[in-house]
Amino acid sequence: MSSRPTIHQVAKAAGVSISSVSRALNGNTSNPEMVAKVRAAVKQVGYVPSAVAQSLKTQQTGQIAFAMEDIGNAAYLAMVREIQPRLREDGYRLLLHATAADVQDEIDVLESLAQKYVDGLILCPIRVTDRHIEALRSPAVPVVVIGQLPDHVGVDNVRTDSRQGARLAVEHLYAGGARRIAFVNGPADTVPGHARYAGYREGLRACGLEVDELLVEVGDFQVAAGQAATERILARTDVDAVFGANDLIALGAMHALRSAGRSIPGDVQVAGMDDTTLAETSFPPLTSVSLGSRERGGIAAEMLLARLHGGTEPAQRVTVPPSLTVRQSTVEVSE
Amino acid sequence: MSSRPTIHQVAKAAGVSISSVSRALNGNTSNPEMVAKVRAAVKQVGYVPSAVAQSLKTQQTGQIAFAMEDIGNAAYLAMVREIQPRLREDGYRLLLHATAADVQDEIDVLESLAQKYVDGLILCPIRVTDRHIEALRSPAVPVVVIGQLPDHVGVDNVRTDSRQGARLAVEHLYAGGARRIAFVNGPADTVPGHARYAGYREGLRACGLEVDELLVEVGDFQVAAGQAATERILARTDVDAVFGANDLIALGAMHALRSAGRSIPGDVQVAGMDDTTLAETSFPPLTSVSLGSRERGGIAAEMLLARLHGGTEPAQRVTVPPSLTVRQSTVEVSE
DNA sequence: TTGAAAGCGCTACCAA
DNA sequence: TTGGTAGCGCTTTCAA
Repeated sequence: MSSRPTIHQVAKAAGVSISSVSRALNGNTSNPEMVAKVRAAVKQVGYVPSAVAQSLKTQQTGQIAFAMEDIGNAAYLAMVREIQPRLREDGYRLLLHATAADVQDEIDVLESLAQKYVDGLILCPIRVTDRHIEALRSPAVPVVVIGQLPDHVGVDNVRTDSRQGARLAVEHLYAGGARRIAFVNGPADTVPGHARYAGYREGLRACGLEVDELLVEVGDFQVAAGQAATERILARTDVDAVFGANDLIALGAMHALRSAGRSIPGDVQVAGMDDTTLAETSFPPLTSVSLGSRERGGIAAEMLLARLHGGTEPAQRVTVPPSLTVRQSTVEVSE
Repeated sequence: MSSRPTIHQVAKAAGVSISSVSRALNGNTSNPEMVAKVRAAVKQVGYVPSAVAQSLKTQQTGQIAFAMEDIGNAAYLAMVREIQPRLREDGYRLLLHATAADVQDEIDVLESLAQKYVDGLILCPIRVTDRHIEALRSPAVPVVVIGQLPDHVGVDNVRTDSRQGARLAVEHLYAGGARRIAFVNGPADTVPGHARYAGYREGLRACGLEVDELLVEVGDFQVAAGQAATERILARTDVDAVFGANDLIALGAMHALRSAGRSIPGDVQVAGMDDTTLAETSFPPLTSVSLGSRERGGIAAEMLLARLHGGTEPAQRVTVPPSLTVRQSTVEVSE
């Protein structure tokens, strides 16, 4: 692992100064002979510029960080797949931080920004605490937050409205003929759990239905919990639709219903949320509320890039509306 | 975005030299008063060391790159989820490269290593060409390759044996009573497609069965293709088991079988490959051959870390054997 | 133990 | 147009 050639060896090989080498390589010269000479020398000695030295001088790293809870989560995965190519187009490398839903980790990421190892950050906080807000007050580099942020925080922010999304799902199930619409939620003390439950109730109300607590169960956001919760509901009351707070839960509900001999959507309609690939590949394919993860990722990337390109307008706030992807697990009623 | 304080402001605030600040911060001093003074000054001016400047001086970036085709692929996802926390333990940040299965991109990644923006690389090549081998001859930083590598290439390498894995699946289906075992493959001209088909035939032979081309179909590695291919097979011949070349294909096969009114595993057993979360969450849960993606990721991380910690032994080569995860989509026979 | 100073490899200013 | 040179912010050697 011998040390790589530096700009000095190139200069010596070309018989010119290091300034000329730098200029030739960065296109800041108009002498084609010089360029040719330098290029030849570069090839000869096998020179590749040091990214670190360039960064120290230019104060730019060409790197952007994306911090989220867990890349295994389908929503974040969708974002990364959108963000990475977009950043790459502009010559940025992507750095991944998995915070494992640890608030301290998120704060650490925010504070480590002062080390200047990246030019910007896209952050998906699991929760927004006072410490987040404090750390976001004057970040060392531009930051874009994906998720809900209090209005007074002056940081670019792209969000969605899962409450509204849950309402969409309920209204769709109602339109398909359902009257006893069960809801299987994740933990109620999480931001998404809270919002989705609120949307569920709001949807019922909008359809003129009462909230019946017999129809509501809570687990975590996984398949097994969705299945178990649905079984509990089936054991105590009648149901003609199940709305799962995410696709995993809805998938579990389908398993429970199938085991109980109910046909989908004939006997019971099922809808989920997040519109992951799981929804496409399940049997039957699952109707799901899309929260626009891909789109939010793309928008966040654009916002950050705009800042890095010198954008100086006040903090932006974009909301991606939820939308319903209807598949065979529910009944579609044409108008 | 005012410029951050440097070590000089700390030195001035503490009334000492920058060398003393550096020493105090890096634990290279034995004067507790000095440490206290410096710490106070650091806090006072809000100093955070520049990662870039440190890198230039120490010739280490604290970053490691992971390059694969597409993070959306469940196998690579599993690897990242294993690699990232492990690297983090040792203080390394993870950089993600998605090459979109473009050979030129992979070569670019390899060559860009000379820019020294990372301390090491874990590479999952989609195919190994002469250009790869050339680029791997003397990489600027340590590299670990996940995948098949010719023996003469002196690079740390962790691999699996999907041929052997396919054979495992076939033998398991046979043991469960299957005699007409269909195989739905992905493209035969890919490395995995080729190996899995070879393993399928080998498994049949080991069980004393003939290869019947009526039982073999090809599509791509997706659910829809698996479903369509299975329908084609069902239309022309009898089947009592379907082995899908990956979990997506197997899932598609289950859809086709269910639509045709066949019970799983009563009428037809189904097995897949890769043992992704899809296999756990399908209905019924899918028996699948694990190619040890998580484990391979973990081993690759350990290998790289060993190099970075100064390991200088000759190139290692580790093979993770495939294993079968039996779930409800097949019949288990106890001995 | 402390401080001065020499770089790490590059870019960009300033003179020539 | 070219070359010398001053840093970018840090670590580490060398004297004091």
